[in-house]
Amino acid sequence: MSTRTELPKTYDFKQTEARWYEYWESNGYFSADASSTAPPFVIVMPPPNVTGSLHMGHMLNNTVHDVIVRRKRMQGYNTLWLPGTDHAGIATQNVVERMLREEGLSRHDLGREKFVERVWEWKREYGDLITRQLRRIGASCDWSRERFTLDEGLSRAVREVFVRLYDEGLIYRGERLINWCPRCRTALSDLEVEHVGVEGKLYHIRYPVHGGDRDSVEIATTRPETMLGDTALAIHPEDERYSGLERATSTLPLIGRELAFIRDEIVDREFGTGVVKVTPAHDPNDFAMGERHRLPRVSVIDEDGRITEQGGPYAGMDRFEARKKILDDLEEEGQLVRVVQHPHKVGHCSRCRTIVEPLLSTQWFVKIKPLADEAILAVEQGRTRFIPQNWEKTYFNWMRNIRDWCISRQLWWGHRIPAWYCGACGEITVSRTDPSSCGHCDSTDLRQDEDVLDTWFSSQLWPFSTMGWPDETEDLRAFYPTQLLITASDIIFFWVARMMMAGLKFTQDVPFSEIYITGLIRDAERQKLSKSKGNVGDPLLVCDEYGTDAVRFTLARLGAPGSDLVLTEDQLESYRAFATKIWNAARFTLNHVEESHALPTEEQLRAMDLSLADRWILSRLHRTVREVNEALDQYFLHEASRGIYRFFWREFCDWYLEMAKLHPEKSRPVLIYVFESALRLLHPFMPFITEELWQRFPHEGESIVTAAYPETEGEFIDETVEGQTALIHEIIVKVRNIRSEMNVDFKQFVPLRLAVGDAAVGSMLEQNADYVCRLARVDKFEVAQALSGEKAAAQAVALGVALEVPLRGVIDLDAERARLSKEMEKTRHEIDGLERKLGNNKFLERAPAAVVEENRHRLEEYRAKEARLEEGLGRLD
RNA sequence: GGGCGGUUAGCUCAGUUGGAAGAGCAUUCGGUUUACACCCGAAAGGUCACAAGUUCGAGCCUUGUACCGCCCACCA
Repeated sequence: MSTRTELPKTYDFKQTEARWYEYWESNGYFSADASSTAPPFVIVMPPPNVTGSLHMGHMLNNTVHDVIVRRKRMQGYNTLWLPGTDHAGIATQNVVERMLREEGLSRHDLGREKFVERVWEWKREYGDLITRQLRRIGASCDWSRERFTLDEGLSRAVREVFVRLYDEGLIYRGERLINWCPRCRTALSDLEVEHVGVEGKLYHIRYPVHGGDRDSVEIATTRPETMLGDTALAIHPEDERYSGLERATSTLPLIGRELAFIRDEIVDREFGTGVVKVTPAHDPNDFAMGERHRLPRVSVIDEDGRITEQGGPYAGMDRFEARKKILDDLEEEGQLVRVVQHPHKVGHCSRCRTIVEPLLSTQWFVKIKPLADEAILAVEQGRTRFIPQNWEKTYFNWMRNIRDWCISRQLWWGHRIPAWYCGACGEITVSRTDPSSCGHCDSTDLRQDEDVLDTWFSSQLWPFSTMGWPDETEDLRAFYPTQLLITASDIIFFWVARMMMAGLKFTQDVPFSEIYITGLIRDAERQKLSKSKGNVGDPLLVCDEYGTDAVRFTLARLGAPGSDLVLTEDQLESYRAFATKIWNAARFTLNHVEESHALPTEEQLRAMDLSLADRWILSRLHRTVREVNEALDQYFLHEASRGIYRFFWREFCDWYLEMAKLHPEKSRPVLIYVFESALRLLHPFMPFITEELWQRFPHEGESIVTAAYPETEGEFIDETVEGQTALIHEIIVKVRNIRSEMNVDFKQFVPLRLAVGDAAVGSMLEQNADYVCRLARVDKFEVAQALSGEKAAAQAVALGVALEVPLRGVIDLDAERARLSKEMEKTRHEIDGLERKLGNNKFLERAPAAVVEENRHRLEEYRAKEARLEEGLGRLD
């Protein structure tokens, strides 16, 4: 009979974590089988940017994924977690351009083709950093199905979608006022503009008036440089202050352009002077007014953020330089009336933080309303459900006020727009494959659109493009639609909403039935993590310090749905300690297990003559299994992990192992069974240590990854056993309490006499006296009928048991008296409250009988306690 | 300007059908007791932001107030 290999004294998580992932992956445990008959459980990973390295937000998100996915896999679902990365147009292009700049080159020096090849090289070299990091944290994805948004298949899906939407008139090309980043030199969607509060100034400028009741009007603007493009002045239709300007005109200072006065509802009479300069080519409001009043649009700022030829003397200047100069010139001409502080919000490029310029530009757009309507309906009908539910309000609010989506980007890295312009007839040909001739006039003089698509245009197709759509592949049939999407709230609009629209449009189905929105990680100062704040940190360094399992457990423990979470070292330390605790408990347990010992079945356990402690821990285990499963069914990872922690440490280690030490050999089957079950229960949260230990326990199967997740019908749950054990624990705690309060030396054994009213309880206690003797260091255990008169501290214990521990050692009588008096005060306060409650007829009439009964019972207990305290106090005199 | 969330023990946070206020860390006291000092045992610590309301009963439901955070929005 060989003994099992002894565990090292301390848990070396680095060694353990390095070992198992490759074993799992190479054995194909994470691969889904499209031909399986088991019910599918499918999640697609939100594809991280190829430029990215793992940050704590990813780690949270992927931990939540992995806990849910691993459990489903263990429950026997045909589980697919599909991973991949996003080409991240602007971000990636920026990275490679920065590298080129260090070589003294720009992308234009290389030319489009060579530049794109350079980006691919970069991607091949560095792009899989994040996928390696995901393996490090244990993410159990199916790498055989890994995808990249620029893969051949996904690119085909992008073209298919573009062509279909174009053919239906849902994609169009037109000149609109768009958000332009002068640094990235590309158009941006509304979502890619971040409005940041700035301490700006409001400049009041005098414009001369001709043919009215006054010589001039005063306008207020935060952007004086745009005045170069003014084509009108606007006043609210009912603003009587300016009724004398009906036929008047104005002259634009510095430039001399004649401006008409227009009347428009959009003008706020309360703001500034009530007169607004109108610059249709550089302001969204003014653009709208320009449309209504057929005003000319004069573009005075170009794609580099410089003043155009239209800007007269300021042509060629940078927009902010021009602002200064214009203010100087106005000042000189005496037209700058005053300047006031004006905090307001300014749009910045979310990629590079440059101030965005609204420009008139010809771009491609998606006519989004018809798609949004379907997506709204689907959530209203509950076909897709948000968790927590209140996120649907955010979704609805955005969807219901949605505006057309500018999808063209002036970049080189991305899906090139499949549109060709004919040199002969000027018409546009949009095509799935590169056309050889114009679709309108057969000319071969074709030039493809230079622009690429917004990155999100391809990621919106992710749930089905990754599975081979538009082909009807085996994977698509087996795994689409998916069950669950897990992501943070910051990409609900960018990604989630658009996947809903695309899924409904192209697959006639919602892409996922549930959307779980995780909280955001914040630092100790409660700030959101962001690169610009420099507080992101590398989670892998944290994993190196505390162990991946501990970090995962911490994230699961803190991440209640809907609440943001703050990671602290304290938390990480405590869950690292949890891993160590498990390791040590295993060391103890395995000391009693030999190679030949088998994992007992539940039938075998039921047939055994088990001790109270054994039956108790089986009951607690099964109760925990039930709680954990109920919690995980609702994605309450915080409750599930708390339950496991409580069970393993507070119940299994603190109580059961100590009780089992009385007869470890006899308890062995239960020890093995409970430990092995607990490992499986914990595995989704702490995959590495659980595999390491599970392999050393008697077990069935190759890996804990594919072992069954614990389930229970509750057959081992035993209220009586739990009640009896609770009483024994309570007695032990009370004796320890008395020993501690009275400074009884730890090594010293004490006699204990219990006064028990109920004979059955008395005999139960006598049968289980060993537990009390061992754990409370009692040498003489006696169950008596009444309290003796000798001088002793009497303590109240629930269930009508009183106990006496004769005093030994030195007692501080005053301290003891103070303690008992305080206890007495609290007790009397409780009694008062309960008496008042039970004296209230309305309470007796309207509260459920069980509640009334419970309160009566409690009152009796408190009265008994009061009597004992009184007696105890009396003895101290 | 709208919307959402938060305010519970010194700190970070749980608390789902309204029915005796919880955890981890920190604190105090005592301990090496045949797995563990990343440990064991015992204890202390709360007008659940404030106000009003509904209810026999409110941390939980309603309304309002204050402060904090996030998101959206065309007040120049």
